[in-house]
Amino acid sequence: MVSQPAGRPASRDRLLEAAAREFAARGFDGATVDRIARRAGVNKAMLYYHFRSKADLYRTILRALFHDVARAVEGVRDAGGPADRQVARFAAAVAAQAVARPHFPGIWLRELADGGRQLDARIVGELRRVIVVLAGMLQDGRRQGIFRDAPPFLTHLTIVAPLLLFTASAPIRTRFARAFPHRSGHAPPADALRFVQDVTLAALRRDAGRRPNPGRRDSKQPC
Amino acid sequence: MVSQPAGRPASRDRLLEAAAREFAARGFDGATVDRIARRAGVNKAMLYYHFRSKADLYRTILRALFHDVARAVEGVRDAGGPADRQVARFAAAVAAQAVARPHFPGIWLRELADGGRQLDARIVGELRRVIVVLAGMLQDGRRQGIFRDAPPFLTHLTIVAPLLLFTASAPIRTRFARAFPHRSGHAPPADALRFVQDVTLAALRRDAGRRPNPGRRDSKQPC
DNA sequence: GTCTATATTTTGATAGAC
DNA sequence: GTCTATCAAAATATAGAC
Repeated sequence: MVSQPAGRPASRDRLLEAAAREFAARGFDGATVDRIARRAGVNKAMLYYHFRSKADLYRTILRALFHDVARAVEGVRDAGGPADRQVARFAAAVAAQAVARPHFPGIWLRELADGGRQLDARIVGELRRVIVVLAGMLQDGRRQGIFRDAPPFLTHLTIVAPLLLFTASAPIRTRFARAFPHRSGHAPPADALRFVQDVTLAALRRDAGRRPNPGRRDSKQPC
Repeated sequence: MVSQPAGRPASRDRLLEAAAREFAARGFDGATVDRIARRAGVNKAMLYYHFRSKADLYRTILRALFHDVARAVEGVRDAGGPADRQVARFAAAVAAQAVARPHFPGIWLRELADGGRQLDARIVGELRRVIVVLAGMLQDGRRQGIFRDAPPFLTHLTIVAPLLLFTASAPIRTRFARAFPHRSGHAPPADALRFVQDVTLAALRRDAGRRPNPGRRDSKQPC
């Protein structure tokens, strides 16, 4: 955590970078400390000098990842503006993180599949910040009379999930491009972001029609 | 693949079931043939009697998984009806698969994170069927004058991605329920499905407003 | 801070009896 | 079809010199 003399990348930073790649590509169980050390260009013993264990290294990466995401979306919120533009920029910020930190989608998808085995209170706290930011935007939209009432967590999923899966599926879409119908495999990331923004805002708009509600009890607002 | 005498679950089927659990929980690299055999209640050598390798076993599971999903959504399409109800049932069918086969979300999320390392042409063919079905529904909706033009693959992501992440995040939401704002951690699956249906149909509706398009070139229909 | 060398366990896979 | 026994490689982690 101590800052480094400029121009001299510490072995610790190289380990973090190499480990993020390895964890994203193979998962926590599948990653090996041998490969991480080799890719970082240092000896395996160095890994255990800087980090207590493989799990400690992994959690350090997770923490930094979600910390950055939380900071990015809080930056969007602080910039203010109409709620619909804030939500659009929220999606853009998440998409930008997926580009700036290519390991983000893979690591997060795997951690979800893992049932959050490596999550701790601190990491979940960062996640919470993201949901809280979006909840604030949704409330603004209601006050401004442009949004209908919508559950923050599910709305968050509607934005983040497609962006994560779009980014993560890039290698598959490239490799099997011919097998996909139409131009499915060739959509550029900017189109995906725009589509997610359009879908989200269309659904949030105050006048967005909702289906009739046949088999439902007195249900409160979900989520 | 040969049918079994009734009432006597073959060791092969028990291996497939145990392996699906193990692969979903730990990923391909993280899964061990020892644990799979132990959970199946058979010896490890039995695994190599029925399957050529760990990868062969895994691909057999992947194939069956996507085959069932493709059949389910094709069943929805064959039932016909107005396009909007077909799309709603498409989402319901995917959600039902995630419930009926609890290993589906975890395995698919991990395979995406893996860059599709274990996918082959046959498995991708099943995936293709799913997209083709949705593309047909979208075309129907245009013909019926109720849908705007929308890219099939991205629309598919808008439906499937939130459902997968909602299901996969269940253990995390339960374990850290207190850390989530509002009732985020407690939404029942039926609410999630309904929300996804509402969002999707609101976005597809012919009169769904699209944002003005400032910085875009002559762009064709994306994807 | 960085390395070599090594201890210890676990892994995927197979041979061969029944 | 099912098992025991086992191999060879790869895994996490540590000891100790520099």
